[in-house]
Amino acid sequence: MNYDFNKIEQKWQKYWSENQTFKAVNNSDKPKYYVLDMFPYPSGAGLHVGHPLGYIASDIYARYKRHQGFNVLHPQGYDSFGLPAEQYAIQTGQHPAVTTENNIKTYRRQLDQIGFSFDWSREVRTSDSSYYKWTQWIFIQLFNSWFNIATNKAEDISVLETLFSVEGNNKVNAVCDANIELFSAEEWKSYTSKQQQKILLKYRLTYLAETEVNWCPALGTVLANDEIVNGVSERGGHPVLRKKMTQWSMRISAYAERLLQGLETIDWTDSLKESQRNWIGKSVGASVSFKILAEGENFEKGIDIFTTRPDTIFGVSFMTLAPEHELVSQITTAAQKTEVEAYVLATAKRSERDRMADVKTISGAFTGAYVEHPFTKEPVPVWIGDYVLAGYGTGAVMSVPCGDQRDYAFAKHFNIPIINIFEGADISEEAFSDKDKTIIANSDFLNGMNYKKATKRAIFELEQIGHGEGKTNYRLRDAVFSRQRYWGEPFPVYYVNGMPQMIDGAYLPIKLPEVEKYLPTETGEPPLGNATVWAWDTETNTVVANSKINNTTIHPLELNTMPGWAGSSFYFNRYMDPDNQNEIASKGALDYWQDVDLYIGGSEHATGHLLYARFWQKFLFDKGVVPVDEFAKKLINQGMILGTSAFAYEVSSYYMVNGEKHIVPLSKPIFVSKAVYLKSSVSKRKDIYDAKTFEHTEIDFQIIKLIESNVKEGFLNEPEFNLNPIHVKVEYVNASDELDIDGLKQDAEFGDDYKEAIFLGEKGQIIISDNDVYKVSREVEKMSKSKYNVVNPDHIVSDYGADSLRLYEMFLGPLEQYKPWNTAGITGVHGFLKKLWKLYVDDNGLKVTNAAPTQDHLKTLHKTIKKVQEDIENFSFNTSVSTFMIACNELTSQKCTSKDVLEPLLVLISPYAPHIAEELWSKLGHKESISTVDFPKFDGSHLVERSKNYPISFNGKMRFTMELPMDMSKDAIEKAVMAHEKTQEQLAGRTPKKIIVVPGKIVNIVG
RNA sequence: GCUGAAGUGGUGGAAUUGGUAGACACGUUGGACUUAAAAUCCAAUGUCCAUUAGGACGUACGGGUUCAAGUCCCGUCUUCAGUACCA
Repeated sequence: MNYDFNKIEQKWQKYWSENQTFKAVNNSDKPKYYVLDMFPYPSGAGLHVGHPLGYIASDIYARYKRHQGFNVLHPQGYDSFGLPAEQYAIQTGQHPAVTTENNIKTYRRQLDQIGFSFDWSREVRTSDSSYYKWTQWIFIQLFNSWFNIATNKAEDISVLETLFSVEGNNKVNAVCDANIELFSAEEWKSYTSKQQQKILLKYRLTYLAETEVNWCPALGTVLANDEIVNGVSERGGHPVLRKKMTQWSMRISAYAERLLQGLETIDWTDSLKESQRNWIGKSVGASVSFKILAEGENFEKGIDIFTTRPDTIFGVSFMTLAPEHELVSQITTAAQKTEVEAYVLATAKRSERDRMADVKTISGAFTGAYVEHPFTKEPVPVWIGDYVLAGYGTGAVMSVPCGDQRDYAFAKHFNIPIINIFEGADISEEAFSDKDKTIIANSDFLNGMNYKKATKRAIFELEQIGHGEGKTNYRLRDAVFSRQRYWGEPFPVYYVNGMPQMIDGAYLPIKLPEVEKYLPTETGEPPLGNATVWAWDTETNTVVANSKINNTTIHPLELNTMPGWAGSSFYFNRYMDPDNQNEIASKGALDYWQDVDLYIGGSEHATGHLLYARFWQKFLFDKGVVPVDEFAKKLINQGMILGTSAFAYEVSSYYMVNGEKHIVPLSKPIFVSKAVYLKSSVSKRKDIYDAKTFEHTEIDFQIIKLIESNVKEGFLNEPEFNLNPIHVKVEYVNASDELDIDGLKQDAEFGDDYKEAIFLGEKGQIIISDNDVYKVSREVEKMSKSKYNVVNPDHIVSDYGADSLRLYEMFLGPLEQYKPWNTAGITGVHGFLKKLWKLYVDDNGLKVTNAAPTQDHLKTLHKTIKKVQEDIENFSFNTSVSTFMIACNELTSQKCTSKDVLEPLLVLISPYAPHIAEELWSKLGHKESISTVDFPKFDGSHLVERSKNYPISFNGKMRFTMELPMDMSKDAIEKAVMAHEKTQEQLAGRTPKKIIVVPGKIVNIVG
């Protein structure tokens, strides 16, 4: 009986599905365990071998926990709203829902054949209206909430309204828009409804605001900061501009401190936590107000700045504003007007990208205005400079050139005096910014103090004179929540007199309307502007035709849709009770499952999904919807699986005339093998122009000859050549890097021109039939279609089976690490499975017996139990695969047939290779699935050794080993070792200075 | 620049608290079986020297601590990832 993996795997996948083996129940006496994968966006390309890595790891863990007696929730779904389906719709007219459905089918088929233990009865799709009903519901809750700093949580907006009507907004301590006017209770009551709504909007956790956004004209949409990489869109690499638009925003900044503090309570990787800390960007310091000294004009307010170094306030020799700062035009003097305006214009013209790229150039302009130093009362000149960013802090800084390198460089460049306020610091070459070594001097009441003391004192003094206060600043900006896209969640929002109104939750979901075109409208409105049935009837509470809009009972609906991260910010809660019509999930389900115990996914979501999801979770916690304020206790980032690209070297021929290159067209393409390339002078030169400086090698002349006999048209000059590496499909390359030339030539994608191509093999011969081999060179790169290094798991599963794929993905290396895929290596784990099969089954059928296990058998088994259990708990899956191999090799050579050993071994292996485990388990006579059988208990008594093979070292170098009893005393060991003839040989008559004996470990003889 | 991770054979990678470096696998070489191939099995495989016995050198580089260092300490270099005029 052979190991027929295809048959076995299909059989068990069918069994699991029919018997709902992995269906989780919402109430159980067992303890709960929630294992979650980041759900995939179902792209048209399907899965490649890199995608399942994390799913395999989480599946092993979920299966392990079932063996441990846990009630395991291990769901899967699809993040199915998104740009690619919409782009495809724009190009083909195909409805994104149709494309998405097809892609999901492919994903499901591919996932199913790998044998995951997902509970598919709980599948969610973010693009289903039954799901996005709850995305819309959460949006409404955010709209109806404000953040009370006093209680440090979100509260209902009605609380705020009551406060306003009782005491105005003077005492309210809320996170809100800047520049809010103060009003009294009487004033509040006198406002019109519209005025009140406008004010409340400044407090709500989701709000409409005119914001400067990242507008991508090519995609016709706004992008979030984390959707922009190096100044261009992450998707497609299109340019991005700054543009002002009215957009929905999420007041995530309200949660900055809690998002930061929460990191302390969760077991996520340090690098990921560090990314989030950087993103939140907390800095502690002070805000200082400088009085404007203007001739004639009277400025009520001063210029506010934020600084982390209030201790250096006596070192201020100028102030710098961002060119975009609102006061620039007001304070600039007539004399400086031309210069300042020119500078402001020049900066505005430069894109964000230019400004970022060009950090070295110092530029700026003097406004002619002065502010007054709060303590010395000296005038301080006000400059503008593009090194100050409008978007951070207040867009203004107090410049302390002696303590900040940028201020220093600016001061040097414009000849502004530099005051030294540090004791013993040399500032002749650069600023002194070492906080810890700071002793303040030349600074009135701060003299002699260190950084900490001086900071505290400076803030105290500023507060005394009403010129500032201690302040904490965060880099985290509010998140823009509107997208000008079709394929996303519609807002449950309509507009009355331009003011947004929420649709009552009872009428959700508001379904995405049909449109003719998925592009923005001609007037520049988002795609939903194309919908003809997209108005809200407040009497029937239904969506009706736009033509009925009367602005009394029927109003226009919001045309934007929500961003990609909306649907993924709470899905982990929805899995707990996915079919609930009345709530995100029932209280019972939420109380039972609580949170995710283990979350596995890519690190690319560090500052996107993982931050927003934490934000929504905290908000839902504040509203009493969910029982915990962090959604995932532990998170692991799986590393990426890279492709091993293969290259063939194509000959490109040319000749030089007067330093100019002329291409020589060839009648047939010529490729040379890796060895030929290495023997050629081409591999040693840097560019084509130094060809002459290298002697032609023997192989070079051979290639030139070949070129000459394959030239399309005659030419006179001597041909020179280059060897260009060309990607070839990895499926035509075997484990020894040999290229299947016939296969490649017949490949449709390779092109007709290449059917006649000449291949020069390793020995430098033209390859005819099998007289020589052609080797490619290899390089590790990201998997991508264009590099022909993508490996489809379908092929692996059909050639080697799902169990081999699962084992091999784990065997490649540590889960978190980036590592290259090389299909050739899979024969190792596949061979192991065959060998394992043979341990149980031979030509006559099952060979397992009831024979009592020997001491050796038990030792192997228990050593394996111990190691595998430790490995799974440490997520070190690669080493447990090795452990299985060792166990299998040992038991094979021990000729073990004992059921008492082979049965528990199957349970150990079943999380990794569930199909073969189920098959052998049933062959052993079991009627039930192996998936919930108890994990074998480790018994250390089988591992107790009676003797130890001691390594005997001389001066730290191991020379020989000696078998000695474990219970031998130190002295006895020393005696035994000294008596050994090899010891005397090593010592050659010398007397050892010292003998180190570590019982059970090592003996080291010094001297 | 800052933050985080990492650097071990031809390759992927092992190596609990410092205690026999290179487990396991790929690849390579040789052999068995076969008409042949595949599959399977056996042996060798860090580098160098040596016929053997054996020896020298080896975990990015330079130092140090220790009886003993891939592991601990100091310094340097390189790679990858994130982030960046953040005041």
